[in-house]
Amino acid sequence: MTGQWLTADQQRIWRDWLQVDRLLPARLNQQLQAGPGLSLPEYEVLVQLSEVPGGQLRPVQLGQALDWEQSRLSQQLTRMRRRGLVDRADCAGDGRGTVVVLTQAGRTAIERAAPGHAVTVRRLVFDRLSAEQTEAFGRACAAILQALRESGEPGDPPDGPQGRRTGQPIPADDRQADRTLR
Amino acid sequence: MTGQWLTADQQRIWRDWLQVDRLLPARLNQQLQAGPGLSLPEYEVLVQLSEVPGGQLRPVQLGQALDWEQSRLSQQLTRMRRRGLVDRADCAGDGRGTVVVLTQAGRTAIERAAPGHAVTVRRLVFDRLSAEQTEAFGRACAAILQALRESGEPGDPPDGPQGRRTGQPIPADDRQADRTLR
DNA sequence: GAAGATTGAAGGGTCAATCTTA
DNA sequence: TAAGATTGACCCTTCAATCTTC
Repeated sequence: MTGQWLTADQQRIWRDWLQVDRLLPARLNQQLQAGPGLSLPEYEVLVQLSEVPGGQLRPVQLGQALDWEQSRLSQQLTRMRRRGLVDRADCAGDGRGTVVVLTQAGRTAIERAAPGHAVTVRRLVFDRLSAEQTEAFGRACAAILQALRESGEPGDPPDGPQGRRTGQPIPADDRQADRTLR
Repeated sequence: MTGQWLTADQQRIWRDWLQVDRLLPARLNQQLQAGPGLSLPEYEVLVQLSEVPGGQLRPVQLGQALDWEQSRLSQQLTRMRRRGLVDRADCAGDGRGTVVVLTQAGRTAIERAAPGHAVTVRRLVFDRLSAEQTEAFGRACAAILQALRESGEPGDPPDGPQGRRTGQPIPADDRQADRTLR
C-alpha cells in the first residue's frame, strides 16, 4: 500500500483515503439499492436527465454533464434501457445521433431515490465534519483535482524514477509480468 | 437552484470529491500499467506479500491486511496466478487452507513498481497540500472512515425518508428533492 | 454446524475496433 | 476524414451457492 518515500503520517493518511475511496461509494450504492433499487451510476444518469426539461439529452451532452467517456455511457445506457429506466430514440437533426429519453419508470425511480441519497451523503460525510474540517477537506479535494487535471492530458510524462523512461521494450525478466493487463 | 438537502458549499465539495474518487485511482492505475504493467489491486496484493518474510500468507491473513472480502481476494488471486505473479500451495497445518506464495516474477514486478508509485502518490496528492491541509485532509478521511465503520454492520438503519417498497407514486413533498448531486 | 476457500453470474469500467453519417 | 455512437473483450467487485475440512 505504501512505498518507501512517504512519511509515516502520509502513509497513514493514504491508507485511510484508500479505504474511504472504496467504502463510501459502496455504502452509497447499498443505500440506493436497498430502497429505490438503483445503483449509483444509474442514479447519476437519472439525475442529469431529470434536471432537463423533457427528460431528453443527446449522449454527448449527457457524457459531458457526467464527465464520462462515450463508451462507458453507452454501456451504462444499454443496461438501463434493458431495465426500462431510459429509452433511446433517433435524433431529428442528426442522422448519426440518438436521444436518450427518461421513461416514466426512470422519473419515478429518481424522484423516490433523491431525498434518501442526500440524507446518506450528509450522514456519512458532512455531519461528521466541523465547519473548518469541511472547508479544509474541500480545499484538499480541489487541490488534488487540479493536480489530476494538470497531469492529465499533456505530454503525459509517465513519471517515476524507474525504468520506463526510455520507451524500450521490457527486459526479458519482465516478460511474464505484464501481458494480460488490458 | 440549491437543494434543501446540501448547502451550496457542500454540493461543490461533494462534486469535487466524486471526481477525485474516480480520477485518482484511475491515474494510479495508468501509471502502474504504463511502466511495471500492474493494476492497482495487483500492486496492493504484491505489497502485502513482499512485506512478509518468505513472501507467503494465508488468504485469510492477506484479506485482513487488505481489508478485502474473501471472495474478492480469491477472484483476484486466480487472475494473478494466471499471470504468474503469485502461486497457491497447500497449507501444512490446516487441510482446509492454502498458502499464497509470491513468485519471483511477482517480486520483480513489485520491486520495480514501488518507487514510481510512491512518487505518483506524492506528486498527485501530498505535494499539493500544505502541512495544515494534509493534516486536515487526514482528519477528514479518518472521520468519514469512522462514520462508515459505525454505520457498517449494525441494524443498518436504511435511513432517510425513502424506502417505499409499495411501488406507490411519490408523495408530493418529495417531488422537489435536490437533483444537483452529480 | 462453522471456518477456509473457490466458483458462477451479473453489474460496472476501460480499451480497441467498428459502423454510420456529416 | 472526423464525429456520434455502439460493441466485444477483459478486468474488477459483489453476491449467493458450493465444497471441503475442522
